Amino acid sequence: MAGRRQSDATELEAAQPAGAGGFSLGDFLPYRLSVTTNRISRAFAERYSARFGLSIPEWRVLAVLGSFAPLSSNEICERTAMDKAKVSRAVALLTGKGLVDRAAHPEDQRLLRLSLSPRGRGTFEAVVPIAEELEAELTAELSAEERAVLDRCLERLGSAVGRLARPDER
Amino acid sequence: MAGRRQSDATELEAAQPAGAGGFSLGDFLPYRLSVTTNRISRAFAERYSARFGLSIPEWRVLAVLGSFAPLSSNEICERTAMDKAKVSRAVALLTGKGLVDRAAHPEDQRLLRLSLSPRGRGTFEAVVPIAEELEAELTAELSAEERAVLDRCLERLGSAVGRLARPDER
DNA sequence: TGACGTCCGTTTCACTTGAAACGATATTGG
DNA sequence: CCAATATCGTTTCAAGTGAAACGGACGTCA
Repeated sequence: MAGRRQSDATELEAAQPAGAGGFSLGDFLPYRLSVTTNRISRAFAERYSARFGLSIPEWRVLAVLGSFAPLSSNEICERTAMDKAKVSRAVALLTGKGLVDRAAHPEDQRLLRLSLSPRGRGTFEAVVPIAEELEAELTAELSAEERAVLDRCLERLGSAVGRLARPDER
Repeated sequence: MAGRRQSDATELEAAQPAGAGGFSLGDFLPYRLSVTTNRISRAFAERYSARFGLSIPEWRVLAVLGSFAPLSSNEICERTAMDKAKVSRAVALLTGKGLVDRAAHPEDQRLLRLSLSPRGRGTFEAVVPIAEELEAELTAELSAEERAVLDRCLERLGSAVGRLARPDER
């Protein structure tokens, strides 16, 4: 697919006149990232959502609690990059299913003290290998060096976009 | 922010017990892609949405029509990786704003023949430099080789996830 | 102490989303 | 030719989303 622009001007494809130069949505990095990422998220969700009854936000909360419990809702927001409303709803669902325990912080009644229940830990430990297998399949055709470059690129893209949002950052 | 895991085990951070091994959501590729991509999409939308009154789906339709008009709704679906309902709504908004012309296909009345109006082309050509500037800023700290590796990785990730969805692909 | 401002998590509200139902057109097969 | 099926784009519907309003808990400062 793809195909460089203006190379094969078939019947239906009217080549762009000018002005817009050679812009091609298919080569535009934000677009490529978005399409690939959404397809990956859907593919991963297919593997665990039906089997474990988890949405993507629920899995993310489960994942951070699996590694860093106990956490408050706010700490989950920071670690998952989800907004607080989303976290609140995911936590409510998970506690309703008995996968997450919630208690009040002993020293600050505003804070929740969230952690995995035994069943929640069991679910977490069941999903982790699925996640790792998916990642392995996705990156099977990437060399170790390519994978390292990819990680570095993502990190730099992340810091670059952070700078765009807050131009007066240090 | 960020901060490597387990390096600064401050008061609150209880290290994970075991079982789940060293799984860390922050290192999980689908998660990293998702967070970075969403931040980039939002940053880009900030630059054109207020100024031109375009949502992300509208911009995408405009972009493919800018390069490949005339297209049917279905062809826009394929080129933008959006589902047909989303495309339908974006097209309706764009025609309502006078940025897109719609006509019936002369040989198949089911198909639309969508193209940019003169105003639509003007908007497209005004947004393209913004898109290119954003991409340049994002990739400013990436070497040409890193950018090439990134593109290759995205392509391979895309084909890998396609294989996951349809394991009997060729 | 008490009034004010802040922080935390929940809830409300308007909007967006994708799946499915739908009407309209085109194609296929009897 | 007509019936059955498929395709295209729209609309409906239930679920999910972020922004903002909200109430409760905490900190501050007079």
